[in-house]
Amino acid sequence: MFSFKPIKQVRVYEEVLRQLKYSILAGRYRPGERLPSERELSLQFQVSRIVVREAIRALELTGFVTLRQGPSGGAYVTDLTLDHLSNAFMDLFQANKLSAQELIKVRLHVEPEVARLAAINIHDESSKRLEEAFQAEHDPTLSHSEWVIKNLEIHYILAEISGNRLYEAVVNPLLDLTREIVLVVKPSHKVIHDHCEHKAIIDAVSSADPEASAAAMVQHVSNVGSALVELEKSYRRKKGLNLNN
Amino acid sequence: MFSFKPIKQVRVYEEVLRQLKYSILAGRYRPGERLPSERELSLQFQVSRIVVREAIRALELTGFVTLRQGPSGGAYVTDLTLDHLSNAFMDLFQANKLSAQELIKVRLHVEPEVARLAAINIHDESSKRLEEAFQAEHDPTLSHSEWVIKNLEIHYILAEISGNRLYEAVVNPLLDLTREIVLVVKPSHKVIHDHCEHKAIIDAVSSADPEASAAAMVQHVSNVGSALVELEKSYRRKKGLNLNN
DNA sequence: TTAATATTATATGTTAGACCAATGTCAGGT
DNA sequence: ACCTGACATTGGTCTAACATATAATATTAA
Repeated sequence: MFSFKPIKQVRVYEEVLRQLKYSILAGRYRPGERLPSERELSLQFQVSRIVVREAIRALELTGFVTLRQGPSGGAYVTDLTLDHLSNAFMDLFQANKLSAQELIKVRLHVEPEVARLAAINIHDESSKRLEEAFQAEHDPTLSHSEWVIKNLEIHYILAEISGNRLYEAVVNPLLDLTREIVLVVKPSHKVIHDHCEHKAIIDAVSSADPEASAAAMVQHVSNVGSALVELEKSYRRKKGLNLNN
Repeated sequence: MFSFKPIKQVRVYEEVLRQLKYSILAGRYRPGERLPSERELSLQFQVSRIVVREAIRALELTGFVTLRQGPSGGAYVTDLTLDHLSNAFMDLFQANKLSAQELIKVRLHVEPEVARLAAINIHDESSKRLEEAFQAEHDPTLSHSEWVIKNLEIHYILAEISGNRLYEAVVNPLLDLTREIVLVVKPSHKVIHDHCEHKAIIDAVSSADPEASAAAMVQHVSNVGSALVELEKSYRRKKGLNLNN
């Protein structure tokens, strides 16, 4: 069975990108260090600065480096995370390719498992972090947006405690998306949830009870969920976007 | 409580990017259509072509457009998906920030739910697609890499049938990552799994039995998983990467 | 001497204009 | 009717300069 392979037109910047990315992954440049300057690299690669810039820009967009200007500026290697990934989910949501309904269905299945894992891995320090985050929710001087962010904090922490970095990478964008939806619509506080539910989750996790943790999370997310689905309608109306067809 | 907001230095290309992205999301340019040429845009925005290029490059990297050369070339708007998202997960894996162990744990929790949903949503056409994909696995003329791809096909289809696009967006990268790991190490066929397990899943889903579907998937993924974890060791050895510190 | 201030050097950010490479179109020759 | 090749248009790359941000250094004034 013969078949011709498609001839892949490789752009120069892609080859530069490949080599730079490999250098970083191979540990030649470690987090905190910086790549050579654009001019330096264009000399080494024997290509124009434009091409180097496009490659570095791509590294920035994929979260490999952050850029700073000035002397001792340049492309600093970051500790790779999946933070920038949330934007992609948000794009999908804005394009109406993702509904709050779907978001909640996934959270409702994944987050109880995360809570379960957190209850298994819990130790004093994590427990303290949860407690502090919970206290911070009650600060009366918080603006609405600060309040929303503080209220999600516990979920982020639980994902971290779960000990599975992939769960963390998956859950964080879901939480980010939730936050964005809530922030745009600005409902009054009580619409979302009351603090008892968070308290129930924290207590269950801190007492290392996986099943109770999962159950408390199910309870919480389903309550939040029905509110969120309502919020989505306002959101869609506000944006006036409907690109589903 | 007053606090100063950090001053955000906005690069020109970011503003161009913002406007272009908004135009696409607002439906001014629809999938299949193309943006004005770089030269045209640089006139409209009153910025240099380089800046426009960087913005368009960013759109390409985030999956909003694909680029073609020549007359009637340009930046064509695509139907937004999260395909390009897999690269991000692969980067994390290569940076040793993600283990096969963690991958399998997540798949083991998520995919049974996907199978359950698929069993609920199943209809004749989907059932036929699954059956065809299953038959295609047995083509004896397949190369190893083709075989691997065909063997994952069923999982992709199930995610699609689940009817939750977010599950699809989350599961696809996990499957892509699985494929990459398998392809790099090139184990002999039987190491991965035998076809009976796929058959069991398809039968359960096609007979619209959610619980049986989930159970069959648990069985399957846990078997695949133990093999995959072994493969990872070879992978790490081969790449000689260990950037965990 | 010391602390504020100005200068300088070096990095990215942006511009302009040119040429290269790919490719659809179309006129002209067979 | 069908090649063939010139042409136009698009992204891809190059060069060389200037703009802007900023850390480090030098200068100046108290």
